[in-house]
Amino acid sequence: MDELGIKLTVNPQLYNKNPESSELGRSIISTSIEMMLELGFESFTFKKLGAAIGSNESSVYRYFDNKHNLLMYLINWYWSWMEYRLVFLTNNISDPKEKLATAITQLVSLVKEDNQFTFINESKLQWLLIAESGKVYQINLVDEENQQGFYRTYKRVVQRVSDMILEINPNYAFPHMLVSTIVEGANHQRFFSEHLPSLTDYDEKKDCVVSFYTQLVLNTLN
Amino acid sequence: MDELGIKLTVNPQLYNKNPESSELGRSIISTSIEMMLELGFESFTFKKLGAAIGSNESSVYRYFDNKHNLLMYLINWYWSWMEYRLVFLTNNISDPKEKLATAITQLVSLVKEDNQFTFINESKLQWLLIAESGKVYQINLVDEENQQGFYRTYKRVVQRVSDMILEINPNYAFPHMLVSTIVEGANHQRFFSEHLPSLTDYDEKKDCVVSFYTQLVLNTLN
DNA sequence: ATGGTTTGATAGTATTACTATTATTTTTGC
DNA sequence: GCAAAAATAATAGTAATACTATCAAACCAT
Repeated sequence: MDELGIKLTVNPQLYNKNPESSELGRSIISTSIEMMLELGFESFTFKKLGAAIGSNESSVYRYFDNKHNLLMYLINWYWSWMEYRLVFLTNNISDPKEKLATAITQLVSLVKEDNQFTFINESKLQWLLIAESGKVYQINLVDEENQQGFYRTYKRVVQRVSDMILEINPNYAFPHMLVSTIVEGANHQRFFSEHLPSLTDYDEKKDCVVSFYTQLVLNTLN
Repeated sequence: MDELGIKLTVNPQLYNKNPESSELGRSIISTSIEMMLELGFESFTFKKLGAAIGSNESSVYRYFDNKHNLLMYLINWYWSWMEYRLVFLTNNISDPKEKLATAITQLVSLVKEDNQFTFINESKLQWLLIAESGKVYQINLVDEENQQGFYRTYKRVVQRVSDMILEINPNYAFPHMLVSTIVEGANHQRFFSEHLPSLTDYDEKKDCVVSFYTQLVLNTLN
């Protein structure tokens, strides 16, 4: 979104020093995405990251208190980015059904293109979300982190799509359930397809995730 | 299920010594469920568990190689138990739609009663599943553990319900996606309802999870 | 009682997730 | 171009964790 001069903001409580403000910070971000993907969150450490970017453990700590906050930063960035896209792409659609369908497509599609304009590779970041997003809320500190607003962007995205559902059917009682079900569901399907294929029917050659979840929502609302 | 003299079996590769075979083993199981729930998986350690059961870290290690395998054992036990219930409760239902509805109800309902006949509290175990199940597959060893058959019971449950869907609509292309979506979805809703309520519409007073997911499936199949 | 098995207690190791301190480099203001 | 300030690098150290290994004690079965 840099091409529009728009900066995505992430909750500043998540970092000590804004990683976007320096070359080192940006390499922390982009390299950590790759390393977390490659090693998995558990085996990823600040020491390894420091070595990988030709820097130092202690320097990474100056940006983030711990690797959990770094992951949380990345996931928050993703949802900010997604929110921006959602708003931008549905803004001028007047037909409520078309608007909703567009939003769902955005939510559950694979991000294909690399955005040339940011130092973050959104496609890789989406795969990180698919593989590790559970770790941002399946923790015993959820309630504290929720109070600090760490889930606000995700909630806002769910709220926006729920509002689109209510535009179509104002009496529908479970819009948030429906939206969170398809968002989490789509990520699970992509994970299963790679690692536990018998839990899905999804075949990479023919990406049925979008049509499956779009149909699920439309059938449910009718 | 002990009242029928049936023993649920869990993949023996998950333990070194069968915890069902001794008093110590059984207290490892029942106390670990409570402690993992209370502390969260990350803060739970074998040292704490040993102390809590009046035993010792090293004794726990004689049953399980590590806490991950212990969690995996518990989750496997849950799915074995669920599979048994599914088969038992749908066995004599001839109407395919009623059979499917019964299965879905079992899958997504809250386990209320404590089964007096086992040393495992199924209701607490379900809450453990709700809070921590992501940690059994969102790991970098998924593929190896999958090869070892650690996800087999879960997959079998999904397969059974998928088969019921195909009985109703043999041409339906995405039964596994549908089933895994509602199973994971239901767990998420219960988690969100406790910790991130704006991601759901579910209110504990009136448990709409069962009807929501039943409707979702039935609407999708028609 | 004896031998075998299970459990308990203790000690030790490598790794992780930090904190603290100091040295070095880079940036910036003038 | 230079001094002050800021950022980064290097090193050391701590507490906790996730184990492994060893040996002693208890218990059980014939």
